[in-house]
Amino acid sequence: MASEVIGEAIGTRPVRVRIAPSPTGYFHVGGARTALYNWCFARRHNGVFVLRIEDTDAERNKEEWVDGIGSAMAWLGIEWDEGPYRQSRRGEHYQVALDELWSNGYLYACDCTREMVLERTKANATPGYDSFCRDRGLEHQLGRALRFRVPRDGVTVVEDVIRGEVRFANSTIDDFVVAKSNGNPLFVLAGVVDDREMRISHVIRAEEHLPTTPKAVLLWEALGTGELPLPVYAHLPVLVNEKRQKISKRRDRVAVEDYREQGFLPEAMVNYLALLGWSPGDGREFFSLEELVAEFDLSNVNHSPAFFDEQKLLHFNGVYLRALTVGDFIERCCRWATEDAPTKVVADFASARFARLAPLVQERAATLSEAADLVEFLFTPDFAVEDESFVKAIERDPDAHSILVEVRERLQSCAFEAPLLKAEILQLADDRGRKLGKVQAPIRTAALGRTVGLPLFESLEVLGRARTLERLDAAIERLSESKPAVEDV
RNA sequence: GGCCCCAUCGUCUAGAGGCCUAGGACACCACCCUCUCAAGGUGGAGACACGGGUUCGAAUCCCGUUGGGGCUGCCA
Repeated sequence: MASEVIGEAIGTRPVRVRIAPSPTGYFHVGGARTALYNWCFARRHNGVFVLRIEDTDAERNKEEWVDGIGSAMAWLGIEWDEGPYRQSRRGEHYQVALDELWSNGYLYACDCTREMVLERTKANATPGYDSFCRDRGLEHQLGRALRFRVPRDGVTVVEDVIRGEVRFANSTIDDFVVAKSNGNPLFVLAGVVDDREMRISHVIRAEEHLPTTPKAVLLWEALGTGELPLPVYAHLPVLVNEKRQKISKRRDRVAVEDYREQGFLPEAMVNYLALLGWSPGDGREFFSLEELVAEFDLSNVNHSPAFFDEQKLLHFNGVYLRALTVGDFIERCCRWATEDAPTKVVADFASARFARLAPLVQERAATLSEAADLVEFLFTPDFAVEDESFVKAIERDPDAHSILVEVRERLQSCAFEAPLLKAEILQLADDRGRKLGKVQAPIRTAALGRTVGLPLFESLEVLGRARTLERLDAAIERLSESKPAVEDV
């Protein structure tokens, strides 16, 4: 049944979809997913994807947020075909609609303040506007809001391809405001006017909009003479946090920009987002944008809220990172460092030294910023061994001192190439009847600063003899300072 | 409170009445590989919220309960 509705609409008019974000904060992942689904749907059906900025509330909007939406979408690779339209610049369109509705008797003026309404309805069982001004016959003038005269009886039906037929008794819908007392339209009105003028065929948006949809339907019908069919609605499940509440810009860290700065790949983000609320039906999980377009279908969209799982995103990002050629990986690192990273990155990704280690880094980093962390030992001007690592791998190891002293000795003369360094240290380990892994812990910590990281010998090779010896010396000295009593006997 | 939506492993999901002793992925645990860490390999633990129907047969359909969520603004 659901697919018939889609088919019908597609058959009778061109597919035109839109996203209508309001610039009240960073573009968040929920908005990105909505944009992605709309974009896929438009592409799939040779339709048009419209971007419309819902900035009717001047007090809450900021220009930088508008730019943020555009750059986030560009980064993700989902570009709009039309727009961006700005509602703040379309005032006359709303005015025309308002006049028409007024003269046809669909509206009435209201001079109640919020406080007055609250006062009156306090005792009532049902909060919401009490239609106080509905029959007062107030003139339409500045300082008075305009409310829609919702029919007392009957049912307003929302046809939703994902949810089916959702019915709202008109008696449960209060006389909502369509224009503020300062004359500005409210989003329901503006949205309906725009959807009509822009010939939107499908409204694909988050489920939180479902309760206001009957108001839009009522307005649509009041404005139309029947020639313009309602768009097909599709309300997507909301994205929730670990407490299963709708993710919010205030509570949760969800800005697309954040993920970009952290070194996530847009293709990984897009892929992960696609799977939050949609699945192809078989087991496949990896999709390029092109494959998504070919496969995405509203009938496969889920009904229940989805948790944005950063762990899984991290996994996806690692997979995409490892799938890159080493050359591409290096290039992405460079681009991230210059364009996306929030602060100056200490790693010189363009250097030959990084190129030498890049394959090893690529295998281990789940994000580009992790890649930077992995080679920090090589590029940081102020190298220091992590305290915790120092205690664990050096202070607590009774053999650490002699290992460091001996390795210092050996590395003074041997050629500084990974295989030879390995042979040298393997020899050292054998002499002591220790496993290689066991002796490398203090060495790694002294030279690279941490107990875990990139493979040791390649790292030392790139670090170079001078700096390696310097760091070994520093560790030996630090050890004697911290535990002066424990000398080798 | 009212209206509306939702309900399969911890998480994302497959499942459109028999193919389900419920499949996959992330995370988790064990082992293997191994110079640490990753990656990779093998194995493991882990779910149909509950109660009634309908049916020869229900995770799948219906009703109710419970639970969660959204909306309830002269925000979007």
